[in-house]
Amino acid sequence: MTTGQAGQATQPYGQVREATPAAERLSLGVAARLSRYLQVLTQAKKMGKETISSQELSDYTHVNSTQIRRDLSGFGKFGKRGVGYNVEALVSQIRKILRTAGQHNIALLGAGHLGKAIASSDIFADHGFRVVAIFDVDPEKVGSTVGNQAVRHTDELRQLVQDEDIVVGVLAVPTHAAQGLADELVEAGVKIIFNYSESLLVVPPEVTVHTSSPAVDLLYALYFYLT
Amino acid sequence: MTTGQAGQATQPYGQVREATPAAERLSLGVAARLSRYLQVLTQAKKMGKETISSQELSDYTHVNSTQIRRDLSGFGKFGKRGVGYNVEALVSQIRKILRTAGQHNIALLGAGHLGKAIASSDIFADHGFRVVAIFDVDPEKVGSTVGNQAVRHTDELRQLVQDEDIVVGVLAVPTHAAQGLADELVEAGVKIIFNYSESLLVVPPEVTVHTSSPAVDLLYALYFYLT
DNA sequence: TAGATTGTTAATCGATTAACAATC
DNA sequence: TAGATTGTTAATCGATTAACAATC
Repeated sequence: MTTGQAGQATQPYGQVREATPAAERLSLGVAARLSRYLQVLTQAKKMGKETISSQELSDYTHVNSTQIRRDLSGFGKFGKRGVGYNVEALVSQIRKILRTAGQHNIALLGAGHLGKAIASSDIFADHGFRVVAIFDVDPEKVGSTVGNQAVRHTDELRQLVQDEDIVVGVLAVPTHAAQGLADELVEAGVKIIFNYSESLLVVPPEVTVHTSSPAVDLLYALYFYLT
Repeated sequence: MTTGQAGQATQPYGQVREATPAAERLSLGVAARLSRYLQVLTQAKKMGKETISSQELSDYTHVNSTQIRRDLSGFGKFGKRGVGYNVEALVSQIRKILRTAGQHNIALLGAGHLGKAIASSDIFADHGFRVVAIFDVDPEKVGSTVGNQAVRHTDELRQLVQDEDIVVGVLAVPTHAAQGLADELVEAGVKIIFNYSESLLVVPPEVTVHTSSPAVDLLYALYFYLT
């Protein structure tokens, strides 16, 4: 038995374009790998693990263990030879490196099945993202409670983005509605859009879109199974 | 206005480990990029687009246009100089290259909000994946209808996997239940597990796990916004 | 013909990894 | 001390991209 957290290295697709490559900025690859270590470390911490070796991290991420040590040693000597890395300490180190140590507020658009699933999961909460507002256009849904939030009409979007300092908008809406709501998010001042629809969104260059594509990931996995 | 389908190149994390690197096998990077082109092309086709240039594909994928042409020209001369690529023809060419031209049956575990969202979306259907069975352990959910399928008890898993030739299992269940169900999927003979929980699954080496990690993707996107 | 876009080359740059001394 | 695992070097390999002739 090995861990099957399949996955060879390098950065995810459909993420982020490097706009101003500053000297101190992490390369796309390093930032992607660090994020991924964080995911495993967060879960390992939940499971009560105190220490983890680069080899264990490699088993879960399928990033070469040498590369993991190399990535980390660029920022300090976080490990203990013969022992490994302290899980909790490494989590906060990586959060610091990624400058995402704080809380970030997100707006959720769409109170359907997917929206409810996101609101009730702690998949975002675990990484410091808080859903501070849920929106829908359906009058039947507006006013109902999802998670422990009242669903609001999208008319209130702009106000909430300002008041709550929302930087991220999550689109959990049907494909045909996605572009219109993306436009509203952009107008409201949101800088990162997480797109769960299939729509190919068009946004201004200063806004980043990440499109979730489970089927594409599956196609990719399937290729390596079939060959 | 440019398309904000943010995203620099290379292969996704947490996907597939290269077990038997055969000569004819695509490299991880190429397979990942081809999958990604397919996503954009599929959507472009839906929108009625007949032709697409490498530059347009680049706008949506943020893969360099030279690299796109290079990736494609490795398999044939699919484009027309001065015109671009025929969308429909390119879709079938890439499907052929990825050997995922056929239909593939998947089993969905979990009939909660996420399960319902997946069952009712065509995000998988668009790429040739068909949800042929939905399972849950909750007696209240077993027997109810989701999408247009009856929800079955997981006791029937092994039988269905055999009868329906199911290769992929999608875990849309709470984190604490994920490992147990992953074990059942493995025993039933499923080869690819798509994990929507946060659990770090342990599976035999011949099974591939893809863990969905939207929060990690967000952290990564946020880094480039913050810096 | 003129403009656009492919297919391909050649050069560069960065990622990857084996190996091993340092040290817990 | 003995075993384990880090931190780091040095060499390799593959990805990336600018440039441009070919050609639709």
